[in-house]
Amino acid sequence: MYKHPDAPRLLAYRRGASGDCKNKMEFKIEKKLKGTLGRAGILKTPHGEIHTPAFVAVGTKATIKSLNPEQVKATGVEVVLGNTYHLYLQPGDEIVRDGGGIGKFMNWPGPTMTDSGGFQVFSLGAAYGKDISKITKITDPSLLIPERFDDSDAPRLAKIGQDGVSFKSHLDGSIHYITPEKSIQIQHNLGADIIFAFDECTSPTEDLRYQEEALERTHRWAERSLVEHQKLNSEKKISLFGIVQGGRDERLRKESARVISSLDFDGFGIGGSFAKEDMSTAVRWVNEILPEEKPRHLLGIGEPEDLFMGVENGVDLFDCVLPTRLGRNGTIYTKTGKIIIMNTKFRNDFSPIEKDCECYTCKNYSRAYVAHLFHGKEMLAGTLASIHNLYFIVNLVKNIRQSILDDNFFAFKDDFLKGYL
RNA sequence: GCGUCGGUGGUAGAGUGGUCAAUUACAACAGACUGUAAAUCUGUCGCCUUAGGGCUCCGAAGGUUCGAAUCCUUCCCGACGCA
Repeated sequence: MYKHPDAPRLLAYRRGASGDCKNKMEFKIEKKLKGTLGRAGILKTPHGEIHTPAFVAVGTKATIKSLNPEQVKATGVEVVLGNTYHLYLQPGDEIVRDGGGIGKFMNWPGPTMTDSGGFQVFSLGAAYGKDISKITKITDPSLLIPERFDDSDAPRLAKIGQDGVSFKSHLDGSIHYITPEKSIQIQHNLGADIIFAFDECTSPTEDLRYQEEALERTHRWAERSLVEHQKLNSEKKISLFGIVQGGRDERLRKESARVISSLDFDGFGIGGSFAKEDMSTAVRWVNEILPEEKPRHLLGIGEPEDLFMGVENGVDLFDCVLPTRLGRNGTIYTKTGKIIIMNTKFRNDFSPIEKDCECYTCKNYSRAYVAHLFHGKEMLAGTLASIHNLYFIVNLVKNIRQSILDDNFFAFKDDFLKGYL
């Protein structure tokens, strides 16, 4: 059984034990989805309400790529997520702070979040240069053998050190050491409404022993993140979410959920790189343990089928780069599945991307036109596709939310997924 | 009419006796993408194929050579120069 090395001290941070820990953020559950962990609610932040379940638009560098805030707003997005690592490197968190914080700086008046840089420990570290990402298709059984293949010499831009991570900037090669404290300091400078603890997102190819070691580290970092946050958060405007890890192992996942929920976080992130088939079980294990009254964010997930799965298993917030990345790369969501708009058949297809879609792109342009923009490498191509994709996903989550309120979730889910695949 | 240079796969453009079905780029075609090293990346790209190979090919036709996109001859076409 995993025993947290600092277990006695953690009591001090238990909810209630630390005195009047009044946060500006408030979470209210409006309705539960019977027989499941799912719920619909409202998350109040200093910059407005988020109706959950909600999809968070990813704006890593304080911009939703190719869209201005008015366009983002028009897709129905309520909250935007920036990134600690990227904004620290460029333009620098102090610039963002001096610019009035991430929201003001980027002219986004609504709620904001920042990720801690924990994902970059993974994407620039163990996953660097490999065919591993947030969702990994494990087809090669050798990747599943319970031995950590020693690739410590493999090139990577992030290396885990004693009490933090050294990053080699992908921009100029300079070395930066990020500790949990540093991540929180940066995030306080960035000034989002909701920030995340610094964690280590592990690769599913790591063996159990390593997962255990990494999990201990993530838990230590969680506590240090929380301590630093409480030190800096005198105005109590900023909410901190702790992150549950634990890979694909049930015991570790549950342990992590217990340890992280014992700390006085305002909400929780569920992190990790998954094999797709492991995701729903991992989410359920965790959300059965996390306190019901606090919001849960499934980090980096966002395909339609994943959203249904997440909601059903108690997730309140999702973020994902897919709508904008796929959009920029020419893949567009429709109710009958994704289409690659550059395919020959769309060159003379003058119908909208989706007939009954209310997004700006569908109301004004044809598939042929969008295809033309992509073939011509026009900037507007990525913009129009991103608008539609964001609208599609945000709207899907809104409809899922409404279906909970209407006691119609399962019918809606079956209906949608039947047409989608 | 004479002279010079040149004609290579959808396009541009390498290659100047064998390792060339022919570098490369673009176009085309298909695919991938899940807390953004991403307006990125991968594969295919003469024809046929039981994927081992087989066939045709570098303006055209002949020729030299064991072997030609590469050398020679003639012709056709283009650009420029001189008439």
